[in-house]
Amino acid sequence: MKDQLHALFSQAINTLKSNQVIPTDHQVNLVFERTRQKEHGDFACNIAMMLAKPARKNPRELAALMVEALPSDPLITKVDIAGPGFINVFLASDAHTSVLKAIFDKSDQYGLGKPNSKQKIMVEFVSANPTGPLHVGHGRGAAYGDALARVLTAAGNQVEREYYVNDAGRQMDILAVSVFIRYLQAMGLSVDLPDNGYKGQYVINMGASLAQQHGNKYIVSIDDIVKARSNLEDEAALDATIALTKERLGAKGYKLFFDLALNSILDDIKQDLSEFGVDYDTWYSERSLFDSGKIERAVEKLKASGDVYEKGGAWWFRTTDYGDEKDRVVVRDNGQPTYFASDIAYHQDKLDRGFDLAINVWGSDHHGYIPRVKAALQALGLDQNRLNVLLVQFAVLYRGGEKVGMSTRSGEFVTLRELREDIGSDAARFFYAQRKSEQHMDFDLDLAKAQNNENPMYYVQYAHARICRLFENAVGQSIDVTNLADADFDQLGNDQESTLLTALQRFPEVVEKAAQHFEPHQITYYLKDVATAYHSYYNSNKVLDTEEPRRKAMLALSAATKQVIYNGLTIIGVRAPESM
RNA sequence: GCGCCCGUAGCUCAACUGGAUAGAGCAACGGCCUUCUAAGCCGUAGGUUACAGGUUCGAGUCCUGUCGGGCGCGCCA
Repeated sequence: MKDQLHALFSQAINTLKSNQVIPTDHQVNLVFERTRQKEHGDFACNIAMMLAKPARKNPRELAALMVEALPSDPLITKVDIAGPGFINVFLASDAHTSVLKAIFDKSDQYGLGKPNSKQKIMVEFVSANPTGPLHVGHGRGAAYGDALARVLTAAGNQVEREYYVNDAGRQMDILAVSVFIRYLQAMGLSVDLPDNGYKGQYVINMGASLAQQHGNKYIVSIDDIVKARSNLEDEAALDATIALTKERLGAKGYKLFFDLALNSILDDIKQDLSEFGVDYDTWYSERSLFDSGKIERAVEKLKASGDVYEKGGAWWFRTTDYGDEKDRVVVRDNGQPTYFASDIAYHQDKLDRGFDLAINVWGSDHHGYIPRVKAALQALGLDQNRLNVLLVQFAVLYRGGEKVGMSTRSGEFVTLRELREDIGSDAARFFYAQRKSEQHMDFDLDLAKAQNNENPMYYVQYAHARICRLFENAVGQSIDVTNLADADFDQLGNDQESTLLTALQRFPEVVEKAAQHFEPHQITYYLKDVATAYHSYYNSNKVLDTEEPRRKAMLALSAATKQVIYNGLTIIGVRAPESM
């Protein structure tokens, strides 16, 4: 539709250029917008205002010349000049009803771009440390990341989802030691869990199951640390405890605790996300970057190019050369690579895998990290624009009007699983998907749990279910509901019908725009618009009581609406129920 | 102190990415169920878009400053 308008207006502009009204070398960027009000027609074009200056004419005068030069076309019934110089285009009714044919032709492909016709994109999201169950904060990243992946796919991109598993860091060691201490406790020993260990119930459970499985096989003393701890700083005590545990248990014994902790939590996370409707193509292990030597090679390469230098026994990356605030350590003075070193190798590997674009969905607390990762890509000779980091702001949780603390180590948090069990995956996904990523979000748990009316998802789903019931009733009354695509669409045209038709017509544009700006929330708002248009229509038009042939056209419009709601909800990852 | 994000109706959020009279839901008020699902519809009320300047035909949107909130500023991950 916009393409056709574009072609017609381009002709007009060329005419004006050849008449010397507009400078011939001037670049013209034609934009058509849907109007907000019916009196302004279907589309508005602001081109006359844009060209007013180069053409040295006032906008309304220029608009008049433009309209004059516009070739006539059956698509357009009327063209108005309004306001400061908008050109308002009124479309023929065929132009409205033609959308129905498109919907029947393409059904579940309507609104979607040609598959794999655009970029190859990776979306990496959630990637929470496997040190505990996912909480509702991760839920936002999961819902946003997955909806984004779906929107990008819908727009015609080839998309892969990835979860980066931080299975190599200190946090994992802290977890393993926490499990070990819970194991000792389960065996009846009196050992205290350090204050900064992992305190969740799931750690106790793991310790207990290990005790049951292996008995006293792994009981070793770490009392010396416990006794000495009062002399150490908290974090230092923890590191000492880790070191001693490794030493006393031996590599094999330690690995048992480590792997059990890692695998059981990772399995839990996978299942949790899968039940949330989020399925990944790859689970990328940080440890594999060590094992494959990719980290070492990346660091060597940076040393060779002079981007990494030695100072105070550690190796520093000259990120300041690429706009970062200060240089960053990649290899510590004890020879251990930092998390940043893994991340350099990881992002290099990502781009080496041939993605046109890698999108990272990160929590906003990681924003300071972006410059150094981009610096690394540049230093490695990669185009930093191939990496796009999208920040998701924290959801601040409220319960009973009070803020709820969120700390994985302390074990005080609301899990994603609890939320899903309270309100269901669909409602949770829709609720999260409504917000754009950088918008701060207050999450009232009482409201979320009590949420019936409050969640607009029900409103959208209800429209879908209503249409399903309408068709059941039609069949029950032996009304012919076949070959709706052949209905006489000229039978449609009252206010509610044209509002609805316009809404249905917008769908492809909305999908495209949502993908372009990484804004899946646009789909949810669009769906609410469609649902509103349909509910309103439904209330004042009794479909089944209407005489043929109009009734068939009304059924066609209803079926088309149902299809669009289904397609839209699928993009958000929410089911479209047949009944409610 | 420096950096990033945010500030829109009583509350939670939109606003086609610079367009025309800033819109929804919830909460409030008034109507609509013997007729296809009332988880719905129709209507009323609610705004100096934090504040002050600037850019231009045109600003909630861009720039500068101020105020307020969130988050960062480790040889943690």
